[in-house]
Amino acid sequence: MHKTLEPHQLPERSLYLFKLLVERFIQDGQPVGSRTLSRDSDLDVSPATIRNVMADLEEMGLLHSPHTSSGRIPTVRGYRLFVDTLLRVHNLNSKEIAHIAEELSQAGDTQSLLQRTSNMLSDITRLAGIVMLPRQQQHALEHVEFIALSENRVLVILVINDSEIQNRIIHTAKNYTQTELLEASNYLNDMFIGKNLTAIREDILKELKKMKDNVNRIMQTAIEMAQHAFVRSDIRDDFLLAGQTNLMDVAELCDVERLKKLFNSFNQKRDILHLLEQSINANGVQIFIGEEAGYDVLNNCSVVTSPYEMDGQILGVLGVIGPTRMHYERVIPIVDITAKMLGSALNSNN
Amino acid sequence: MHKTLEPHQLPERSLYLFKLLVERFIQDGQPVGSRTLSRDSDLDVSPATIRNVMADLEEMGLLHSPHTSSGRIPTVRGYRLFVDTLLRVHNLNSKEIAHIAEELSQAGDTQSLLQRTSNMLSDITRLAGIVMLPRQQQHALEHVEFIALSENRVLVILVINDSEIQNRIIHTAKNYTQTELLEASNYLNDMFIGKNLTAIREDILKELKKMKDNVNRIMQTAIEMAQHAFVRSDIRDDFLLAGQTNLMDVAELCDVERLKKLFNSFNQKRDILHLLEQSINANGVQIFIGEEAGYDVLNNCSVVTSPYEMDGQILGVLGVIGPTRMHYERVIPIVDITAKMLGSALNSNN
DNA sequence: GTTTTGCACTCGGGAGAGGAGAGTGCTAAA
DNA sequence: TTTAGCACTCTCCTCTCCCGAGTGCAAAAC
Repeated sequence: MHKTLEPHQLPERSLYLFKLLVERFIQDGQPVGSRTLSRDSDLDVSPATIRNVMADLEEMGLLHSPHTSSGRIPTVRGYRLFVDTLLRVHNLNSKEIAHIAEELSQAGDTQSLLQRTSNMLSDITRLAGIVMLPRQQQHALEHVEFIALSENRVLVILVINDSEIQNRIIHTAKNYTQTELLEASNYLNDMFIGKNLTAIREDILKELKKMKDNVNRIMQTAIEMAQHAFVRSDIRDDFLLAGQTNLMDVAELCDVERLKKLFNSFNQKRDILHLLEQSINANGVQIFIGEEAGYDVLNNCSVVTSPYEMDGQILGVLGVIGPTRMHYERVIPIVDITAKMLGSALNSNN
Repeated sequence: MHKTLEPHQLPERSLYLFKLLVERFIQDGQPVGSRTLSRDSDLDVSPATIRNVMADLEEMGLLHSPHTSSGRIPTVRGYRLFVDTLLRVHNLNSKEIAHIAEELSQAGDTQSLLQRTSNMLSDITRLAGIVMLPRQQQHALEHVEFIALSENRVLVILVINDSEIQNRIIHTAKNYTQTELLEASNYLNDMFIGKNLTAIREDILKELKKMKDNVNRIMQTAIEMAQHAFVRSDIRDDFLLAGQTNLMDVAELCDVERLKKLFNSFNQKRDILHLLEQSINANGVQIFIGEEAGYDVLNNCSVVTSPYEMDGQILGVLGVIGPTRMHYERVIPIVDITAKMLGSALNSNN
């Protein structure tokens, strides 16, 4: 009989060797054997001893050998232990921080700032960078403007939340004059600034019922406009991805079938969005390792994410996608800092 | 001594066999041997005869064998001959046309129409679809609107060419009230509708010089606005690409290194844009085969393009990227029709 | 009890041999 | 001009063999 050891009960030496092994494997991607590890460690122990330790670690599900006679590689559970308790995160040096700041300061509008962030993440990590676009739970109307185009079409410009602008073209039943539209927009601007778009629409429709046909021209216009313009804007569930091609260098993923599946799921966006959303309420950096994420396409991949916020309110999530065998100690602080700096860039941009 | 034959001097039988060979190769991607060809052809000739013909064709640079004892495959020059003079293009059947029409009719705004077009192209060809965004040589002002945001920032909305909307935020020297801005926009709308943006800016600045400090408040505001708002808008040199992952199935390209280069050049956009621009003034469908295009990354790739136009004016280029070994007889009419239908969709959208 | 040594065993990967198959070019005959 | 015959070439697949790296286990050493 034998008792099952839990990781935290492991003797220090085993943990040390485990850490060494993971680091070594992350370094060069080859299964690590007892001989190698014995040379690498400061411990003065023979390969055989290390083999015993490794056998224990394997039994606990932290290691695994691809085949009988090869070294060990970390399992997902192993990576988890490594990341959670053994990893010592480097702080970025000032040059790197300056570089990130530099990149983010070149911002134009919000959209291009986010794009830039994504590019930057992929550049400095040599992995794929991802930035989820802010999901606006509430669209507080700041300003609305209508412009008559030709043939019953009206251009609606919505300024919401002080910085975001949305254009949409709506097709109306009758052909409004610019003056009518101006009156309507004045009315709406006067009455509803600061309110939520969908709330406004409901209010207006309620009003309509109450007043029946007893409405003046301005109201009539306003009502039709609101009906069309303030529909629940398709929540722009989207993200910006950069550096996908970096993943093509990664040995673990470099067969075409796998890559294709991965890229397809990037295009479909659904799964990735789900994943990102899981970490929107996380406190700081979160790491999904391989199958943990629950999406087959992400086997052998890790995703390091962090929410970013503005004015203390979480706007979205950004991060990096790479192989499980990635340099966490570098990637984690990069994602962390980037999220923070993006937040302040958004603040100053606003 | 031997005389060099030019393709058009080739005996009919040789051309027939050549065509057959290319079709066969496009079909299944294997080098085609004399035996196969002899079976395929209605001609009652032996493989040996065909070998002689093939030898001629090879000498002319139309064919090439990967190694001594394999069948022949077409060279770039061979494809060129095939495409230019031998290919008989299928007409699309009504069902396919209906499908394309259906796709394009689901349009929202222009941007999403173009995106949809790109997706559709990639879907029905199983290759990569590409749509170059309209390059607006002239921006005729249709309407301008200013909205005061906080802290010296003004949101400018430009409607140009009747359908395109541009937003930009400008930072102004002083803090304008909404009334001032309204006056200025009224003034600009009254005076300059239909004129080119840069022309307007120049006019305004000329005016400024003439009048010196003898200007009223409205003009002053208008001048500052115009100065900032009508700067030459960054020509959006860009394209929409879809279905890149389709290329990962293509045997010819399916080593990771090649694919990576290709995808990178998609991201860089420069080369691809150059290529597309070459065909912006072409009359109808144009085909670039392999090295012809002059870009290494496009070796083994063909690009089939067609300009699309609105109101008789060429707006951009769309097309398909795939392996040289593609079903031209299908792809060409698809690209052709799509360009035309996109044109009319843009018309009706406007 | 822990560590080491020694040893048999396993597995992947590379090198080499061999053979099948497809296709060629050339020559000579039809 | 076309065909048949034939020797030749080259790829690709399979089979085998062997090396090296690494393992697990048992017995010896510390």
